[in-house]
Amino acid sequence: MVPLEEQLKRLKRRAVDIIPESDLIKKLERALRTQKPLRVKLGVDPTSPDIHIAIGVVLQKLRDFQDCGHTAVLIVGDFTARIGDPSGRSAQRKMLSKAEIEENMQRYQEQALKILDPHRLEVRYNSEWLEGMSFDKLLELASKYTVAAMLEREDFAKRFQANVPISLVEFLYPLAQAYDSVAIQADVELGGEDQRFNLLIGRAIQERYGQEPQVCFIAAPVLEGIDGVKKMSKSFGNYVGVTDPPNEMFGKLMSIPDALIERYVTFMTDLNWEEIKRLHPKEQKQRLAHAIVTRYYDEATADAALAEFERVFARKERPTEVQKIYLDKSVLKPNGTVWIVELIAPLAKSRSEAKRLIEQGAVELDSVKITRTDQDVPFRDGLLVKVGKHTFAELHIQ
RNA sequence: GCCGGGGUACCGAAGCGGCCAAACGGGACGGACUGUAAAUCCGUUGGCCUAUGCGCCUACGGGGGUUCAAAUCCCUCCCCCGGCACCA
Repeated sequence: MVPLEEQLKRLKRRAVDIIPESDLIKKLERALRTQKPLRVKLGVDPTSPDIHIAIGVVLQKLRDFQDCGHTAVLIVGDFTARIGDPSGRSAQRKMLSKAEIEENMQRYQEQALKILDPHRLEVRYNSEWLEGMSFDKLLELASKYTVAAMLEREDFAKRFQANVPISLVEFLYPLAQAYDSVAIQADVELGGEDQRFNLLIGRAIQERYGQEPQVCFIAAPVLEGIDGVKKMSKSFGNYVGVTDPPNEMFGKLMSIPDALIERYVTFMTDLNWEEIKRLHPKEQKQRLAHAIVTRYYDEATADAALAEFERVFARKERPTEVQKIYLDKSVLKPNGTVWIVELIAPLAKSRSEAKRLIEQGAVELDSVKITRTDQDVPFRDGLLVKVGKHTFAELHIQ
């Protein structure tokens, strides 16, 4: 195990809040003394198997704990995911079957292992202890917390005041999460800023079950998505996935609003903001994008992504690799032409959409802008189509 | 359970018998400008049809009805909100 000073330095780096820090130090000291690693819990949601780079920040912190010699305990909230949430607040949590959860977690783990160390890792499903919980046990759990305390959560308080429904399940949900901490005897629980309330409940509940309360470790703020407005989330479509292909990852990061650069640089990279901030914003983003691609792939890949970006968007050249689209041979006319709309339709949501895109000047065929829909164009194998700024495709007939 | 208000497109919200694929705002998308930034400006925003046509189909919570014609009127069911009642 790593010496205390070093552990602290590493763990506190970029941490948003540690509640309370003195407990963390105490626990770390004891771990060193007894050579018993701390159990560091992180709850994961099996409804979304895709990890984005904001969650990556939290996983990174979990990795720090592992590197200090502690045990990471991933709690898969499979039980809660199967129940669903009737009041369906922000993103309606849809109910999942056992098989779906299993599959999602398979994918999740693959991605998480891009960050975590498989050796100091324990994965547990909370159905293990929640599924068989009897009603009297549930009542016991419920008796350990009060409505008043629940209403301290801002979101609940607001909704309560505004008469927006709050399902009882929403009260039970944090209790279930808290009970997870009891079940696995967590020493530390990690989470983003949005989890602060839940982590604190875990701490309180453990104490009421006669356990030493966990340290609540806020590892990341709520990071905005690439739109710079809403929090990063798959359901808002404003995320960068840790498995996004390098070029896409790079491109997405280049399109973030300037106001976001500092936060991303600070929380997602080891770059020195004081240095970076002197550069031109475009340069700043390039550094950021390069650093993040390097983290999830490697430096050579990041170099290539940078070069490709310059090539396609700065110099407006054709990308080195383009998706291939195969058209049915029935669209090809005897004279070797294809109606333009047939050509674009596979790249649009609908044929009407394809037509609109053409009329709006979003379409280029072999770098020639097309704006009329009532025309047939000569087809050649490998014809290059560009739709909007981002989408390229090479067309073939099948 | 009773009384009242409400359920319209991705979201918010108009419309309250025909001119409604549905005003307006937001979002999203496309274009111009740029640094694939922001701001701004312009345009698009159900689907289908070789396709700009007073074309066809689907759509205003579900179902049924009145009418030449319904998002708009009537019946019924479901859901949400508020008030009252109930309170083991």
